[in-house]
Amino acid sequence: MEDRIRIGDVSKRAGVTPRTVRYYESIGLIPPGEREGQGQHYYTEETVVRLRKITQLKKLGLSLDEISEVIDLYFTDPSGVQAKTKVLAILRRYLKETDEKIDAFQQFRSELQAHIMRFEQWLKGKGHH
Amino acid sequence: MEDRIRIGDVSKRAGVTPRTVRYYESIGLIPPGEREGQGQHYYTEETVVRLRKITQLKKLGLSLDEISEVIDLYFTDPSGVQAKTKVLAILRRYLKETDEKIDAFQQFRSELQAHIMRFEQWLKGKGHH
DNA sequence: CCCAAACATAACGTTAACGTAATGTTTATT
DNA sequence: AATAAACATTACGTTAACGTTATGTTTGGG
Repeated sequence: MEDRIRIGDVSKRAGVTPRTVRYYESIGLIPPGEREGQGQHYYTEETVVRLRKITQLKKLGLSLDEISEVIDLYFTDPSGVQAKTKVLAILRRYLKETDEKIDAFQQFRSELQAHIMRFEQWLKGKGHH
Repeated sequence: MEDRIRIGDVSKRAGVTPRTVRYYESIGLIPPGEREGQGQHYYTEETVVRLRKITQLKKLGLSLDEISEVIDLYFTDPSGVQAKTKVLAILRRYLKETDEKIDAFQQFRSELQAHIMRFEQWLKGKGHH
């Protein structure tokens, strides 16, 4: 494990573009890649995992802002009672929102189902003469 | 029921801005409000319902493009076997995507739960001396 | 040491979904 | 008829999350 992954590989392995990596780094969503003076940036295995986690959360519809609120949970523990209590509040809020979203989606799902069945019924009627 | 609702009321009752109504009308997401020559636009009861439905679908993360693919289902039936079969395909695709999203959200939910419990546990340990 | 491939930086471009003036016209009320 | 409130139209502005040149620098293999 060389653990000195360059941006080309890190982005390829995470399924994003180099531009995305730089962008995330610029907004502090991923830790800055180390470098020697003026040279290139070197990332680690953890960066890859972190990037994958980010894309996964994005698929849930979380914005990068929202992601930056929780992403650290997956990699580091906030220290101190203070921080943990604060994070806990955020988590509970997300849990609530997530539950609501799941409900909404299930509602939507059953509407879809109803429409689909209606159409199938209609087409079946047309089918056999 | 006057059924000649002006943009101010229609937007207020649907919980959106007049700008949004005009925008949706401009992209054909809602039917154009009738008008006498050069006058104002008059909308109907159905416009209100339609707008509410749109905002509801938006909360599910559907884009306006995606919404325009399915919105008509709620108000008119596509006529002809041809059209119905096509719409049915779209619906099935959405059903699949919706199921995947629900799964992803439930996954996310359980991750949240796990984190929350871990934090609560930690804080409880700190609690009683 | 040389050179192509990969990288760095800066800056302008892009899409979605409206927001926000600015200005002129309708409509309803007095 | 006057006037204020609501409406219409045009056009420029905004945010998020990058894409896309353009140009110059680093790096690794021969």
